Amino acid sequence: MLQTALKHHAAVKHKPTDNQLLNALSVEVQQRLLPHLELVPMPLGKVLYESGDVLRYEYFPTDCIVSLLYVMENGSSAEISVVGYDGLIGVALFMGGESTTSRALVQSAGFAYRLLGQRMKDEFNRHGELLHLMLRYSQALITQMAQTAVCNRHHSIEQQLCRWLLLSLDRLKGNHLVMTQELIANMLGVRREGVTEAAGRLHKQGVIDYSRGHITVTNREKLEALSCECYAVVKAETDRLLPACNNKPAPPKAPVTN
Amino acid sequence: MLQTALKHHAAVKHKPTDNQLLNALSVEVQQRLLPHLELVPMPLGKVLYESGDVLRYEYFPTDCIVSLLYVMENGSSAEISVVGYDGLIGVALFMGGESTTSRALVQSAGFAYRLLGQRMKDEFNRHGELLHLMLRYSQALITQMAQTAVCNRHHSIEQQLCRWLLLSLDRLKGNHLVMTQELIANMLGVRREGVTEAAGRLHKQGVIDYSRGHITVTNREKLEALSCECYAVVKAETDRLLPACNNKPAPPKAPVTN
DNA sequence: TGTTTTATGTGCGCTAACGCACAGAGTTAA
DNA sequence: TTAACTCTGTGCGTTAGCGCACATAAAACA
Repeated sequence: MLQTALKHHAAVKHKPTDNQLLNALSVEVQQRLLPHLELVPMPLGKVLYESGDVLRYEYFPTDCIVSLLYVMENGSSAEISVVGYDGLIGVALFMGGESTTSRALVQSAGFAYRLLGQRMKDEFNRHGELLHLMLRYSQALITQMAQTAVCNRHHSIEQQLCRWLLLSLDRLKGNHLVMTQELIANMLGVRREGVTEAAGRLHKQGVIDYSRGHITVTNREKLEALSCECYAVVKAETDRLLPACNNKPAPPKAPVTN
Repeated sequence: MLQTALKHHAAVKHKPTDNQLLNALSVEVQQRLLPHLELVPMPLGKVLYESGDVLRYEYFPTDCIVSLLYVMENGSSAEISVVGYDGLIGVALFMGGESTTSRALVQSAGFAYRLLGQRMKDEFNRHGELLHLMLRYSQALITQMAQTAVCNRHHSIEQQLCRWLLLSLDRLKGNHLVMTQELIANMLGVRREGVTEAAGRLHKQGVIDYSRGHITVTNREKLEALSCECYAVVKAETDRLLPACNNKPAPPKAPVTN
């Protein structure tokens, strides 16, 4: 009852076009969506979804703010981005990933319209296989970016170097890399000397060999152990989103190509 | 001639399906794309595009690595993500943004297949308005994430607090915010005391007033001046990608809804 | 061959941010 | 009015990373 009263009260001052995305749609599409949009309160601290949850709704804020943040294994966190009336929460739904590695938390109370994800997907599902594959890849890329942000905030140069080596090696299918410490420093956004020191420590521990622009990983297991969680998170999410790329003929459960 | 020899040599050992995304497509779609895929060398250090460039091609690496990195005004940089045979360079093209705020740099030499962007867009352009709007929004969100990563690496707590306040206020259409320093610290991934000190300094400079969970911006201009470039970058890119959201009837040049 | 260039190693002082501890000050509830 | 709780202010020792300067070593070149 309170709920209903609330909604009624809110309804008089909220309308879907308060959200910029809904407002940007043609009247035709707006009309099609309108019956499926439901105004819901967004109280401070509400968690729209946790890392790994399968999303059910798209949320279009009218006057609330929602933070996307990544929560680390030790509990500390970092905001990855912030969404208000300018956007929506739940890109993973139409991207095809169904879930993300982040948490969505209401940071400033207000209202939002929500739309059943299936409705949004119906709009998209007529479309091509290429599109859906590209969207899933984009989500994997987004995950990598988000994790980079987290890593920059919380982890040591040595940990980041480990992550970086692993990500690079995965893309070279080997254990050898042609790359100077100077360039790595540029990539990580740190001092060259910092990379030198970290590389020296890794060498002492028997994890890598290197000399003038060449790096060889001699103990990959240990490298993974010394890396922060960021590598594993990105790897797992990428594998989840794009699993069938090596054995395409029999794509597993997740409908990658559709 | 050298070029041709190179291609010939490469052609015998490279095939489009060396790229995971191309490999994941159905044979039917692969056949359709095949005539338009061109194998090109990717020498170390080659810049595929600079921040702001209009992209012309999608690149599908077979055995090279490409870094996406953001270059700051002072010239220092941070890698945002890394792409190899697992992905493609140029999501901004099919996302609809045409350009990004990052630079794409070949970090490990090799080859890639490229595809004229228009070809990819043709595949998508039959599809709906809703789709295209969502894709553009996703690109704006990606920009925000990328900038968060850069900001975490290079800027002081005070600068980040300024950025954060501005991003939040833009979504509240006001100059007042209900938020404790503790929560802000969680968002930024820093100590609460760090936020206290930064807020104190901002107050001394007459930029903000605050008390127990309330913050009011008294001098927005100065706040913007004290913020790092990250706020302006995100704002400009968001405005570019989603410009017509307020005055929809006459959408400007950039075809937001199409 | 010797000379230049480029990559790596190391030391040193400096600073921003951290972790911790605790003191006020405002707010809520008994 | 007290008491409990929450938010903010402040101090202090520690540390990771920075900026700079310079030494050494390997590769490229003339």
